[in-house]
Amino acid sequence: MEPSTWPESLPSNRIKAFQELTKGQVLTNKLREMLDCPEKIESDIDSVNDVVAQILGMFDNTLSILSPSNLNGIPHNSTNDVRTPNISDDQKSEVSDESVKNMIPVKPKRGCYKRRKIGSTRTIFTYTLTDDGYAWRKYGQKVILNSQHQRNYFRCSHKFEQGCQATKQVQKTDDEPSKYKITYIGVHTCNNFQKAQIIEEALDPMDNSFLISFEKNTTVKNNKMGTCFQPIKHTPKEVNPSLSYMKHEQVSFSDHDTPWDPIVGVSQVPSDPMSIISSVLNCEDMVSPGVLSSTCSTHGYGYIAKCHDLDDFLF
DNA sequence: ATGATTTGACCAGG
DNA sequence: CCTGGTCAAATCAT
Repeated sequence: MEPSTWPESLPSNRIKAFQELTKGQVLTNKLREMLDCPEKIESDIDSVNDVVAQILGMFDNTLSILSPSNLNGIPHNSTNDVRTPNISDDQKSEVSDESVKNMIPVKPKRGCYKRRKIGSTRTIFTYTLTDDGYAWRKYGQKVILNSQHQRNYFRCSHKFEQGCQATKQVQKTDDEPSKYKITYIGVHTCNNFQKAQIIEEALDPMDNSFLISFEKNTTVKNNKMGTCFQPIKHTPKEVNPSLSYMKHEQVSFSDHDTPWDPIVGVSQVPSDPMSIISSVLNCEDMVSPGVLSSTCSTHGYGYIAKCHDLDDFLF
């Protein structure tokens, strides 16, 4: 279906759009199969909702990729728009006038970027931090007004190489210091999607340990705690909050656009993290070597350590 | 040497 | 003007 090699002349955004649509086609077929079995829908409505969410996410991604602001072949990236080649709106006008003459690259002012419009967001409350299957990289942390704890900002590690827009925010809750609020913003357009999806699909889809709501700003409580992974340490003195499996407690969506993220489908996590990871690693045709090497080398699933208080490591 | 994290600076939006 | 989100140089870890 998908060409093994793309014509070099084909813009990268068209390739990405094609990949998204291909993904959507698979998902739609999956949905159709589900709809053929009404009894299964009743017993496993979460899976159906999840597939719908992923399809909507596909549309979201495709529209983003093909948006007018992204017709130059560069994946839509409101922040990258000014970072590569690092020219702000003001500077762009200058470039069109004077800088074009001498072609001297204009060094952008620090912190110069376009704030993204909040797209699809999803909030999870958890007592432990999880590996959601994606490689995250911390890019900032801030003290938040009226909050006792700092908020930590993570972006997808493939932001620049693949233009992935996904970010997440991790913050301890004030009411319960051991509880974390994790907000996922945007959807992954990187290849790591597949790895996360594998992780998701490796989990028991019949378990309803956490429910998904597509309504605006709804929070639903899960029925029971799933078995949890302990966080995986990155280094002896710190833990990467993006890595490690957890027991989910609550999940909520804000459906500005499309609520979707592979982790949504995770209902129960096996007690052995390496089993999932190894199963993921075995799917060579599903996960690109680059993604794997990035994920593994970056975070090193080397050993597991307990982490009940993130402040011990990070904040 | 390379990649990840920290942290102060900067900017957009309310 | 204030706050939150992001950038990027400096620093740290491997």
